[in-house]
Amino acid sequence: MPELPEVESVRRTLAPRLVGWVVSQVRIGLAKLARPSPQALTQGIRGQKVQNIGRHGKLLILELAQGGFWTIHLGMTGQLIMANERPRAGHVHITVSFADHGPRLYYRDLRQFGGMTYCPDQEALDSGPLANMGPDALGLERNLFISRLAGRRAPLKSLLLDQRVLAGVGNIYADEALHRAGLHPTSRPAELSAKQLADLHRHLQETLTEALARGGSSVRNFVDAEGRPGTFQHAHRVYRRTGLPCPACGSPVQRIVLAGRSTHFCPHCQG
DNA sequence: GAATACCTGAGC
DNA sequence: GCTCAGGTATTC
Repeated sequence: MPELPEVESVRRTLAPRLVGWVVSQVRIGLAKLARPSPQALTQGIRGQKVQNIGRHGKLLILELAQGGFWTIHLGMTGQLIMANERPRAGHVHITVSFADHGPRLYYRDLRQFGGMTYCPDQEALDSGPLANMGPDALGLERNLFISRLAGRRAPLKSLLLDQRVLAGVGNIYADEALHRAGLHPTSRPAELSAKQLADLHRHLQETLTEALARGGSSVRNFVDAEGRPGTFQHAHRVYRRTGLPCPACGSPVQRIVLAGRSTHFCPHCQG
C-alpha cells in the first residue's frame, strides 16, 4: 500500500516505542516473508536491541545494537501494528515480542508482497534491500533531482516510479505531483525545460510533505503502527478520480495505463 | 518499454 | 463471473 509518506508515518509511530527495546521472540507464520530464511531472521534479531529506526524510500531500516540491520518492506498491503493483543483481522504473518515490554509488533500482509530481511552488516544491507535504490525522494536536493531525470527519454511517470531513479514515490504521489506540476505523465524529460523539472521537484516535495503532515493516504486499508489511518486521500486531485472534475479546471480526469499502472491526469491542465 | 508473476480481496 | 488494487522482480 504504502509509499514514502505512509512508510514515514509508520516509522514515526514505531520509533518512540521500539527504540531501546530488545527482541525476545520471533514467530513466523509464513516463511517466504522472512529473508534470507526464517531461521536466519530469527537468529539475527533475537536478543538484539533496536538502536534506531530509519527509512530509505519505502524501506524501513531498523539498526540493531550489534551492527546488523532488520529491514521491513510493506509491499502493497503490509501493516505493522504495535498492540498488546493480536489484531482480530486475519493475515498476521509475523509476530515479534520484546523483553520487559507487553506490546508486540504484528506484521499483517494480505497480499504477501512485503516482508522482512535480516542483514548482518552494512555490506549486506547495501547489496541486498538497498541494492539499486536511488536517493530518498523526501528532501532530495533540487539539482540532484534534475540531474537524475534530465535527458531521459522514458515517460516521466515511469521514471518517477522507478526506485533506481529516486526512492519512495509510488502510483499515488507520482500522479498527484505530475498534476500539480502541470506535466503530462507520458512527457519525456529530454523534451522538458530545466524550469519544468525544477517545478516538478518543488511540487513533488510539497505533495510528499503535505501527505506526511496528514499521516499519508488511506485509499483502502493503510494504518500507521498505532492503527490510525491517514487523511490525505481527501486531498487527492486526480488519483482514482477518473471522470470526476479536475479541481483546477473542471475537466474530467482521464485514466490511462502506463508502466502497467493506472495513471490519472487532467487532459487540460497537463496537456 | 510491455507482459507476467507473485497473492487475496473488494466491487461490480 | 470479471476487473482492479498503494509494489517489485523477471523476462522478453
